[in-house]
Amino acid sequence: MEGARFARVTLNRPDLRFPFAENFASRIQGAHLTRLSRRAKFLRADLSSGETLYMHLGMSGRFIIEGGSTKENGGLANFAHEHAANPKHHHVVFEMEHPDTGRAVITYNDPRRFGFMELIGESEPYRLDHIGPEPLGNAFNGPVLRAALKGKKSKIKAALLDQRVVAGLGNIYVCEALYRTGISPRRAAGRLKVAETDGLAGHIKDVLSEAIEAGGSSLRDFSNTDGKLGYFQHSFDVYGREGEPCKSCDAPIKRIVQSGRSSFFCGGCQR
DNA sequence: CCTTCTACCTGTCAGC
DNA sequence: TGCTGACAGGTAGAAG
Repeated sequence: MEGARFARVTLNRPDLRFPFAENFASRIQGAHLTRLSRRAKFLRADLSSGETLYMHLGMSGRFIIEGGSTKENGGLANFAHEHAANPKHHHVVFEMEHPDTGRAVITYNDPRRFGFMELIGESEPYRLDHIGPEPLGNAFNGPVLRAALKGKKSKIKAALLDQRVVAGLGNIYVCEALYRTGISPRRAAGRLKVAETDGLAGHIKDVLSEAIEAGGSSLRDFSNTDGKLGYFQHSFDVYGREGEPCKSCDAPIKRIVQSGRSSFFCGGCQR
């Protein structure tokens, strides 16, 4: 999409998780996408109009890409989708025009509509302004995590889901990282030892890296842009494994509810 | 400010 | 077989 022009933007409904901004389509139409990047779980598209388009996939959002073929990408125009998207959930259509790769149609499909798109002006504040460091970057490590958790009375499970502590961690990967570090999700966040915050930071990086390498985690109807399913879900040690024996100590994996979310953990290994 | 709780939505699946 | 209800997730905003 970088370098391409939004030839046409079509909205098939007035809202996703939130209502679309006023004149959403016409404000994007005609602009060029100058840079596409990511922060936390948000996709960020800088537009030549000066505005920034933020896109979040929520739970079940996906982009379907048609066209945009080049010799370099082997003419990847249309994929054999492993998991076809139901057209009734095609909510936004971007018709793109690129000087090198030609026309492409990017369709946003989202059955549960937990995703959203927002248009933000150049110097307008945005909700990402105060979130924590990217977990895979150099700005995130044991000491940084320790400082962010200092004095926190909330449980470590809730703290790691708090995007101000570290960006982009969700329920699954928090469960897995805590298991690998041997820390109970019920521990007070501010009371972890230095070795524990160091270990936790490292395991967070490991879990995320491995999950990305595996193409992500697919639960039920989830898939990525080329319709392929990720397969990291087969590597979960604790998530979704209530009652199964811990692979390390054989104790049954437990499930409790914290902040309205399931926490899976081993009562034997995680203290 | 900090922390906790609930709403939002629909496909899937367990249980009747 | 067909139906009902619980459940899953990320984020915002209300409530405490």
